[in-house]
Amino acid sequence: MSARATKQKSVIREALEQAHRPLSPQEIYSEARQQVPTLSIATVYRVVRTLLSEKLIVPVAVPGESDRYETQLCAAHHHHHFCCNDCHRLFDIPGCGLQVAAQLPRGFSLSRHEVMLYGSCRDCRA
Amino acid sequence: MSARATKQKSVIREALEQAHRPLSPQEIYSEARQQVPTLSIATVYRVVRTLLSEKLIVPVAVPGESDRYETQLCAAHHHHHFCCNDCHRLFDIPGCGLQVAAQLPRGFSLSRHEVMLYGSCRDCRA
DNA sequence: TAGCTATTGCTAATGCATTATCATTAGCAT
DNA sequence: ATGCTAATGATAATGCATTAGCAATAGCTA
Repeated sequence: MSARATKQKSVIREALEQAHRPLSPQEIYSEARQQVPTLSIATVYRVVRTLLSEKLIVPVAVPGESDRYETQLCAAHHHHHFCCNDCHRLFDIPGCGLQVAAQLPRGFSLSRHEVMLYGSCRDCRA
Repeated sequence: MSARATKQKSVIREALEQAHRPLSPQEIYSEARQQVPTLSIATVYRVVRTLLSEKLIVPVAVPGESDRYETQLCAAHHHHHFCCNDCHRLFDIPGCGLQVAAQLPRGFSLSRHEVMLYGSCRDCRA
């Protein structure tokens, strides 16, 4: 009944906390496996599901790709993301340059918004 | 070699042109089948692929859902989209309220951006 | 109108991310 | 240290959108 503390869980959480950007299951897998080489991708999905239900992480949806995940701490501040066209990594962009309210059609109500910037990250532009 | 004019193609094109919003393959299917009841979903995918390669339509990616398609004419004017939380239909939002340039990290270059608004459309709010 | 073949409808096959299964491993309470 | 059982690793199974294969249909040219 009680949850057990395992190396796998802690390594996955650390990967998410230290990335400072949203990670895909595969990215978490690659990162965490450096600490626990026997780690299975299934465990990544399991732990991610648990962390989601505990609201410790938040999903970041990307069109055409797997969801990414970032810590609740990160998500607490409204911000948006940059997706590199080459390496497909996501990066946090602080703040929000969106003038909302704008041209919403009559009768529509707004609950939230997402902004995705696309381009080349520093590493890929080099 | 030469392309043939068929009822299926014209009905699919009409659906896309008259929708005034991006349609998913399923939406195209439902709409076009009202004119050609024997229409197959496979034909929808085939015609969409052709229209894409002819640059007559443009894909609109939505996180976690099938791509939508809108006419090149629509896409010619920079705009964004509203996705209804309930019926999941996409709507065009004219213009762009984004102050770009903002806080792009040093060394990153921007090629484009997407804004997705979420909420309830007029029909679903009623 | 006849014939060639592009196109269609039907449906099985693919691709791929995520999930379930199950035998084995390893926390942790006693 | 022991025993119970949560958690893991490996991999098969799922779900689902999209694509391929193929026989039948129907544009279009002559």
